[in-house]
Amino acid sequence: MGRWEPNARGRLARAALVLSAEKGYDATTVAEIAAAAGVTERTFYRYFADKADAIFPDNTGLLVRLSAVVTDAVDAGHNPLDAALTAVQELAMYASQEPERTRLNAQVIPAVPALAGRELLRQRQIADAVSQALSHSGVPALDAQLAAETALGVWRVAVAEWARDAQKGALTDVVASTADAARSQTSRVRLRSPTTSSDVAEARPAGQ
Amino acid sequence: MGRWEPNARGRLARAALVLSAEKGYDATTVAEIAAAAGVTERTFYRYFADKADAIFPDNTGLLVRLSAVVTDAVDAGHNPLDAALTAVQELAMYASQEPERTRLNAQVIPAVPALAGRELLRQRQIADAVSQALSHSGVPALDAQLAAETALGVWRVAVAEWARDAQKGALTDVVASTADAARSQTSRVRLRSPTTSSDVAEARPAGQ
DNA sequence: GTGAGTGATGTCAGAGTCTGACATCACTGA
DNA sequence: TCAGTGATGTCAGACTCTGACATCACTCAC
Repeated sequence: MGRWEPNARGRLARAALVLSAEKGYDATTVAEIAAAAGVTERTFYRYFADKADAIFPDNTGLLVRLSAVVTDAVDAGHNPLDAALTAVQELAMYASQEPERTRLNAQVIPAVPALAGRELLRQRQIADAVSQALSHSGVPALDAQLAAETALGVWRVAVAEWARDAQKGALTDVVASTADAARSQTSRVRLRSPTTSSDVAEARPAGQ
Repeated sequence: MGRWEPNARGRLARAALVLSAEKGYDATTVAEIAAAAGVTERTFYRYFADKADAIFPDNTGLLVRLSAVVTDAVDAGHNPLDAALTAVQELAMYASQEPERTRLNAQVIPAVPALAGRELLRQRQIADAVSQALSHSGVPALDAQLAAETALGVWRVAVAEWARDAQKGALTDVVASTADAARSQTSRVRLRSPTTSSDVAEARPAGQ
């Protein structure tokens, strides 16, 4: 064993989230978080750029993973929306690895504008990654953006529902059923395959 | 004339934006902004909740106006996307009333994550307002969301392009041509009217 | 006209965020 | 054994934001 307890970063992140859930993010000081983790305030800032940083999960590798999942889905013949939705399922699996943390995140973040804004920034990174992965797989840029935005909408709705109602079951299940609902609704207004109708004469093959 | 120069709020907002554009938002202190406006730091916080607040335009009335515009467009027979795009045009007209301010905003905000997050929060409010206006006009919820998100995407692209290239002309024109591009692209993948194709048998009438 | 509000601003103190500079000290490897 | 190394502590200070109280031109009864 070293000179200090290991995993100071993990203890700080956990303390930040638990204290923020208990008494509110704004009412929780960095000094308190540091004390709860058994370090000084200065050490907190060696692990996190700012207070908000301790609330958000580390995204290292996530975007790369999502891109890979989307690319695989397109290669497997899925249409853009379905491919984008596989990324959301992957996101759900990531979150499910730490359900308690995800639950606290969903409780703390929407209540604080500064954190909500940061979450939107994170979601935008995800949407951009998914959109670019689709584009690189041959999906036209606008279709790619639309699919990514739609998939992200599914994510927002699913997480909100899951966080609101503990009875809903696993996050991955809520995401799956939300995705199904989105698919069945968009299928009514979006083409799935080329037809002979003059209205859709320019439509491209779905798998392209 | 009163005891103090009138329009302290306006002077503060302008000083905040100009100084942030000159030397960077983070490097600009509230004390400097206040001094440039001829008031004290304390007075700054009587007009703005925080430093970032001075950078963003006042949205009072905007959301109401956008909702009205969207409702009118639907009543006039436009499809959901076109109706949502009228809101974006309205947004462009609002911004065009203060082109210099809009230009500085587009320069300062994306460069600072905290401001970018806040801008996304503002855009989400706009998207929600547009989406709800569409819903209240009879557009199915998911279609309404899709139209609102798409329209907002047009806004983001148009503003970025306008800010990047001063040659592009008026913001309203850039928005108009971007909207046209979006329309022509989405028309290829989205139904505009019912057909007899079995693929679209469930499609609802466009004006509903 | 005069005195009691009123409202925008100033002054002051202090908590909290974040950063730079330097000190400490268990551990590691030559 | 002794000079790094690296994670942490200590200290000072700039900056953000807030509460409490003071100031003072202006206004409105009386």
